[in-house]
Amino acid sequence: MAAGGSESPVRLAAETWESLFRAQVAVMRKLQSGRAFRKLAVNEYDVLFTLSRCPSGWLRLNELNDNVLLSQSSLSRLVERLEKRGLVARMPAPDDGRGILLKLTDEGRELQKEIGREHVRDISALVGPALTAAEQKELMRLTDKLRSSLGPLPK
Amino acid sequence: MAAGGSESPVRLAAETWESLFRAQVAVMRKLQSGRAFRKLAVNEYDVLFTLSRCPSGWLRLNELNDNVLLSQSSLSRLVERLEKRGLVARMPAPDDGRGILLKLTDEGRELQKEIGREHVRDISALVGPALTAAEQKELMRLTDKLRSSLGPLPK
DNA sequence: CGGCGATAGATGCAAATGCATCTAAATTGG
DNA sequence: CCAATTTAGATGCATTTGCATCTATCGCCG
Repeated sequence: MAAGGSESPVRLAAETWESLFRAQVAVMRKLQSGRAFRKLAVNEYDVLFTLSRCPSGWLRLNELNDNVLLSQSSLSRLVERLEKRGLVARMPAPDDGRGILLKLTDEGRELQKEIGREHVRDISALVGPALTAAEQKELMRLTDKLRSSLGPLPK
Repeated sequence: MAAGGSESPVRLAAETWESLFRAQVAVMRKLQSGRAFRKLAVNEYDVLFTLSRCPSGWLRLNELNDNVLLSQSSLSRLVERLEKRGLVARMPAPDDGRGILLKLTDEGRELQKEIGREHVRDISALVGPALTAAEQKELMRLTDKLRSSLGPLPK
């Protein structure tokens, strides 16, 4: 019940989130304006990136949706656009008649790598000078921990 | 050139950002689906929130734009909507004929508080169990440091 | 098996967003 | 002091997004 200096847990959590959120906004601002994203929007690149990390090469649409801050319908149409541009290919899921599997085309993989290289350079130029290697590792640890503690995503 | 275990600074920065970004997406997903944002979109609330923190009560539109991940034109229209709903009031900047000053109306302040209370509860329920108080403080320190190291925002 | 709620995705439609551009006011440079 | 450039914000228009809904398939339970 001490007055000075002590902060309520609720307030601490809120301020922590606020800080995380603003940092994300500020970094994203810079990244978006970089030349890496002249050919593709960030969300579109993110889909290609996620697909490029997928071990099997194929990924379900709904799993993809967990990574992206987009509604299901928006992702559906985003993927439609990517397919129209020849960057991804779709295939009905063999074991589930409702599902759709996605993978990169060769062209999609090429573009992902091209943008990715530049993107990584931009990130490094922003984050590298801001935090020491130890701080970056700690930040990664904390954000990983936060994310993994959240449980399954809503809906 | 050692192979095992050592990671390049570039890669570390990229993975750190990736982790921060995904955590933000995951938390934001949960928050968006909460009942706090039935009356107002997150970006709209964010504007009310920022205005509520503003010491003078008045804030320039372009300053507001730095906080939000929105283009200038989108923010312009977002504010237009908020004004139409009676949540904010506009006034030409006295010292700069181009500028617009914004402040909350009483109704806007009321709504911000109402949503804010719920929002803070949601945040606390997500972040509180995930990280210790010390970890939250460290996360806040690191994200603050990151943001403040970025320099002025583009455009 | 057969019906029934749940889940995956697609689609119509209204709303929000971004890009390019425009206007007006401030700043700069001669 | 005036012309040229820059900056703040608004607006036309095409694209993107989300909500609600629809269809089809899956999984469950009688």
